[in-house]
Amino acid sequence: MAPRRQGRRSTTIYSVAQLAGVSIATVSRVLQGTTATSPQTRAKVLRAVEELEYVPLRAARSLAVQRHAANGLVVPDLTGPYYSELLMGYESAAAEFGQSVVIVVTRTREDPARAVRDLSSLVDGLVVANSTISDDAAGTIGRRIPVVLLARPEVPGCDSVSTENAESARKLTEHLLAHDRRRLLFVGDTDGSPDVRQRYDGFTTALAEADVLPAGSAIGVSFHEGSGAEVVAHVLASPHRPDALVCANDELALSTMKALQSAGVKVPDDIAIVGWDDVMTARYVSPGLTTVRQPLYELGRVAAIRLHERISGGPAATEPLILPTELVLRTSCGCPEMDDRDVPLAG
Amino acid sequence: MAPRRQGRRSTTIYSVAQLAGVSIATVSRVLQGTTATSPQTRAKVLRAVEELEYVPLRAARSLAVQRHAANGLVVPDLTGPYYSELLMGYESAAAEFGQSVVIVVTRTREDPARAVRDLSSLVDGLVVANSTISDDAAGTIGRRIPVVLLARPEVPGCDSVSTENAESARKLTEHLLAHDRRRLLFVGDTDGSPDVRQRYDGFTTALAEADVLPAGSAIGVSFHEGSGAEVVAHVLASPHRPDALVCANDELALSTMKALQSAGVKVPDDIAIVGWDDVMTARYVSPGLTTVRQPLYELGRVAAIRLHERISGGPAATEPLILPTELVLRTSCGCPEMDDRDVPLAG
DNA sequence: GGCAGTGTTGTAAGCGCTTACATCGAAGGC
DNA sequence: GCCTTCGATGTAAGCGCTTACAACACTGCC
Repeated sequence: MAPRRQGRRSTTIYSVAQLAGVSIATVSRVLQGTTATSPQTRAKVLRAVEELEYVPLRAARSLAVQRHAANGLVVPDLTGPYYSELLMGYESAAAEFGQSVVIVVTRTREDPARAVRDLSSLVDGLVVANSTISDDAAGTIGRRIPVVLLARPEVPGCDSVSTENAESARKLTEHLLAHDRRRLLFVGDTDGSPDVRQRYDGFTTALAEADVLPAGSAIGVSFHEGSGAEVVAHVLASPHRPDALVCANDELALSTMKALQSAGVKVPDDIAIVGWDDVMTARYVSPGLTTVRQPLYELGRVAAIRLHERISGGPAATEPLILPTELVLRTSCGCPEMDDRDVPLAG
Repeated sequence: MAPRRQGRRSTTIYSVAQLAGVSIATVSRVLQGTTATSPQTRAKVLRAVEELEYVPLRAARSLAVQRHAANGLVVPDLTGPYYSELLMGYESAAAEFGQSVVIVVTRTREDPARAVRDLSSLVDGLVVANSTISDDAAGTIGRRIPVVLLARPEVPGCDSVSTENAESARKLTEHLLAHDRRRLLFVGDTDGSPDVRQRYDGFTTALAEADVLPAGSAIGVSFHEGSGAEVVAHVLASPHRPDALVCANDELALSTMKALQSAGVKVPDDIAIVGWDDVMTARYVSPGLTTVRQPLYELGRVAAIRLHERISGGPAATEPLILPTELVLRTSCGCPEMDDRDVPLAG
């Protein structure tokens, strides 16, 4: 029996064993429930655990069993509902598997790749979202532990899950065409994120199929609120003013809509506007914002589940998992006022 | 030298040492930079680290140094901007201290106290928010590791940080009185959360000072969207219809406002409405929602900083730290249309 | 030339747990 | 009554790190 220095951490498995009058192995066994133990022993141990308020040190357990019961989620940001809902779904599923979740937000980091690398030795696997670290960095980590990519292009060796984009963009665009809009413009930075790129592709596909030319090249503004003014300046200066804007997300759509309205432009009469995400504000503004709802909570859950399968030794990625989205038609697209309608889209 | 079983985790400090032709102690030293090492040795080790893509196992380090370089954040929920902003602030500060953050969401747990207890052996300290676990549970954990309470009443042995509530509630109420409102009603569950309680107290204080009676007892609806209809039913059924509603948060205020408007009630002419949080929607609706902005990002940062001080051996709580809030006057209170104005409040 | 001082590296113990293996009674078969 | 079997428990090795301590080679000093 190794001698134990007293004093550092007060209660360890040794103190419990001593108080219960058994060996540490027995304590471990009743706590893990892996091996049968006699009821009397069990009772003694549990009483000691109770009395000492013992909770096993997870680092020690990790070291011994070579597993961490924790996994990581890497996101660029947490502003807006996108990632918070995702995180909630993720956390709920992880909790069901008894996994703790450690989160890293990359936008505020000076060296995201390093942060994720450090994280990787603390967890059994991790989910990395769009716009966080490079494919290379993700791939490197994917060689050591299971990695699930979220809403980003595939990398060999990593699983991936995402929501459907191109198809919903096509439907949305067709919907605007059905409202007799012919001068459509895409608003959003197509280089900034693969999501936006896919939406843009769906947009151009729909236009091409209808033999309509876009009302100009996509406006490459960034995602968030505050870009609206910029968009409006561009739109109003345009010689051939568009009659419909397809915005890469709701924040952008909403701020653009507000700026347009301030400039005296009527939405949707003069210009229709649509977005992505179905944020809370979308149903409170007037006109209500037509948008695409993504199952973010579900996406988080699915990512956690997929990751857990991999951690438990399941086979690597077969196909990327793509969740369906749904159109939410309100009035900013030109539809008449009525209760919210949801049009499910095939995934 | 202990014999090492090959094969589990491929690259450990042993493999690096072997490849570099030095002892593991030396590897550790160059990686930690704690002790001087000769430049040649240093170079050899770093080359080996590079080549093997070695990243030290944190569980092993934790065990050796008795620290985890991780801390926990316990929140009830992540819907709405409140906790996501908080989390961002928290994470950013924690990152600066080189701490990983592990998060647990209690609302979806069957046994929150247990989840937090398990967490407690994985981290150096934790921040626990309102409406998550009991004061008792928090206190128990606070005896083992540093605990910072967030937006909740003090518990002996724990630090606490929060935002100012009663004072802003008073100002907000006085503002409504200044608009000649005399039949004011508080909307929100005063038993559900200490925050709401404090707001209610500020509300009643202001009324008492002005010698005005509330237009009824507080309506105890829950926090989130969807309670609006309930509120409106109550309000319209009231014999003495209120002319101002002070809602416990913006979600509640917004859904109530929308429901009122659908019922043909004019806001703010017939009834003024105010809320708390300054969510995004508050500035997009019409009329714009008058509300109280809380420095959530900052609150998260402060919590992380306070926790870190405690972890690094700083002294325990002296006074709870209370961050100031500010009134954001828009038009739902009866103010005339104009640019957003912010009225700072003393903390 | 011997010796203290200095700077670098190795040795080995220990962090708190799990678990293969050994041990030990008691039970049961003959 | 002896030997096997089996269930419960103890023993000790090991998980991958850090770090006190020892060892060693120089350097420069008297």
